[in-house]
Amino acid sequence: MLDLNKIRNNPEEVARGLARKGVSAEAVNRILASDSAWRKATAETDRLKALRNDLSRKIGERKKAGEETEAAQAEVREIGEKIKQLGQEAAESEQLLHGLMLEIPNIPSDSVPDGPDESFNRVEKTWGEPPRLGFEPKAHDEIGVALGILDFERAAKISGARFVVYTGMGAALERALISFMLDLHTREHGYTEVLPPYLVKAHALEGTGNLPKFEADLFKVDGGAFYLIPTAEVPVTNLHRDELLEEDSLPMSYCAFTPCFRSEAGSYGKDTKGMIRQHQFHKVELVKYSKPENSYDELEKLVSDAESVLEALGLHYRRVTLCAGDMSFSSAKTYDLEVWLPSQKRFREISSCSNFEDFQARRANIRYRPSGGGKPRFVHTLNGSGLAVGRTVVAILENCQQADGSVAIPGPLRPYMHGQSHIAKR
RNA sequence: GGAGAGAUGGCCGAGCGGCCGAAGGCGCCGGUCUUGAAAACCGGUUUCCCGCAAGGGAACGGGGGUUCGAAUCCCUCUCUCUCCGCCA
Repeated sequence: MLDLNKIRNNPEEVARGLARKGVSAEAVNRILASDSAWRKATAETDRLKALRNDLSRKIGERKKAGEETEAAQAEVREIGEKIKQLGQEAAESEQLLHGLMLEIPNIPSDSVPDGPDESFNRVEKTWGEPPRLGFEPKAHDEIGVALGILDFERAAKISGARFVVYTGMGAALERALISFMLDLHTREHGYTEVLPPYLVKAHALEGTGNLPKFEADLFKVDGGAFYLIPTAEVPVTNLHRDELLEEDSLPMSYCAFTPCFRSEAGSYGKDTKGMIRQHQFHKVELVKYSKPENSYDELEKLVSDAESVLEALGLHYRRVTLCAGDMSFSSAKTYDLEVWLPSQKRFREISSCSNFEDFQARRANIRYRPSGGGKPRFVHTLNGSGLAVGRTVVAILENCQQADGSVAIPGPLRPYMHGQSHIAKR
């Protein structure tokens, strides 16, 4: 949620920022209109309430003195009716205003390049090189099926499209990656591991910005009482919802492994083959709560924490800054990490690291008290994948494939796989 | 699934129709004292809205009702806890 005062005081500036995300200035005008309607109705009800308070107090005094109060009571009753009417108007415009505010995306940071789509994203760095395989690389699904570690047909039999069954060393590789990533982030990068619920209430999703606008992307459970999380960002960012934190406790850094569930509505025909786009996948997520003045430094640290996973695994990747039009609803700045896939001969997203500034903190009401005392301020929230586990398996299968059809296991993972160096057909 | 209890300020907790934005404690901030700190003592310490200000209004989980007047009474929703049953 944006700061309403900022919209009131600098509507043109806000409109300019929103335009970069492709939102028309009309949205700002609608907010200003419902805001002034609300303020007008509120001011008038306040005036009437002051009057009622005053009269009621006098009635009480006169009753105590044994005086007649019928006429005065009738008068106040009438004022009460007016308050009820006007109060309803005020509540309606406030609800309208709130609804509009929830549908306005965050404003891109100044450091974000302009542009409507991914072709305007800016490549910041490239690490490593494509593997020199010396043969025509196979796609991960072909490799996995041939090795007997991925089974798409049986997954479809059970659950339909966009699911996979991992078997044997495939399942072990996924599990090894999860442990490796969690250990790296908790031991080397200072994150605290949390294991949150995978089912959340609507208000948690509203806090992160997934609701009300993107309900179609989610799986609803129990008639809508719960939603399956699309990412650990949701439960972990809401961990401190409605809390007033101490400044000394910031920054707070959490990492969480969870399954993620996405309906992928509207992605028909995209990445239908293989494991790139699934209804269910695993992710190790990094989440930070930061003081506003440090949040961009924290973003740099967070993205390099994510990069260190790719580097440890020896996977060729690049970092891009998403342009304004390609960023998500809630984000002020996003770096994507893209890993090289030899079979596609291109980079594919494997991590997305964002600073939401105070956008989510306003929605989830997460504040901190400055240590010298003073007014509470909203924290800044950040998160990033560290990494998407399924796509990491994809990258390893493709980048580490051998001429004989086996796959070399990256060194750091071997301790997590009983010292085994290869996955071969057995 | 059944039965009951509860939701008050940063935290704990009192209040149970007008004198309550709310006792008391803790925490925090400032001061006195001290070489410094602690302790003790004194003072301060919710948020939002309208207003240049003075000032006014709102908020005791959400919504509705009763009443001249609701933190306090009634209804309802949400959430939490306890006990019983079932269960990993």
